[in-house]
Amino acid sequence: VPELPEVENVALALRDCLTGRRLTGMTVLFGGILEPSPRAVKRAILGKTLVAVRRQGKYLLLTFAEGPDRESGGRDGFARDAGPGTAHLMIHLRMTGQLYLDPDRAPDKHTHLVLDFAGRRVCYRDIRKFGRFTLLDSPNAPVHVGPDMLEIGFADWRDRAARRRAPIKAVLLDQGVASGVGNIYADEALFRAGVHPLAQANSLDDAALRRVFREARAVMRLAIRHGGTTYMNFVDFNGQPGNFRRKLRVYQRDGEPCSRCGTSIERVKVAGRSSHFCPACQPMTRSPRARGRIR
DNA sequence: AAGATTACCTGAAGGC
DNA sequence: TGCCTTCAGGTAATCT
Repeated sequence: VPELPEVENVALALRDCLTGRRLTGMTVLFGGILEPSPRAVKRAILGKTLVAVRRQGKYLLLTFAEGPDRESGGRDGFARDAGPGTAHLMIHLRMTGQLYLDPDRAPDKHTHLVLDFAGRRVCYRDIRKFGRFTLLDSPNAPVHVGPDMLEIGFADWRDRAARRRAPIKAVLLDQGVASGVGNIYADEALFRAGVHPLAQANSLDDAALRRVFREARAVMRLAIRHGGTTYMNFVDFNGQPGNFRRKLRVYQRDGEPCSRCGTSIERVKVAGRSSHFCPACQPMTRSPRARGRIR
């Protein structure tokens, strides 16, 4: 399941390998992923040069520009001034999307798109067809998508999150509050913060909120360094699985002993998602003794 | 009107 | 060449 760290690794590789290259070919095997239509996407980007790759939350934002290959707009990831013929493509991998370079094997029934960048071939494969490539008129994620979880500051995040009555897990998953956190890293962040997933956000004191914020960012930055988590079928830009799965402390570990205290990890449904937590390390309410220690 | 539920898809796993 | 149900969870649309 691609979340912020997995998408970040794809973005870094895309930027490294393909910026400055011209999109010379585009083969559509399943047009349902292309919005508003395969024809419109093709017309907008085919023959143009990839000049910028950005990421916001789980969204990839690609900018294409008219003309020959150029060095401009490259490594910093920001689009140069939009000229005539500039086009923006937003990619979301959703549940099972895979975007990878130079595949050895031939496209199979789940391969929906093949892009040729002046000799380099990129495939999009997506078993469940939830992913989307969407043409935009500006290099920005939709307005209802909040700031990236690694970009926002604590004060801003608290302003957006602290008044919510919903469970803190639901607030972490709400991409409008801050974007990038999915089910795996939400569970891992709450374990590391010692906060119960069902605790209402507006019931948490400042210290607990700060721990949730800090641990969410820390666990995702760590995952980026380990190439992301492959749980179902994520692959990086070179088609390789991520290494972070063995570092997961609670996700999909219900019934196993907690790595910190030995208590059996439990599983509950929160906001429609499976949520895994240690009932001892993540109490609903902090004990008076522990509260005293925090102060 | 924020929070909850369902639709979109396919494959894996488990019961019988 | 088994059939059926349930589950996985990101986002948009639809509910209450």
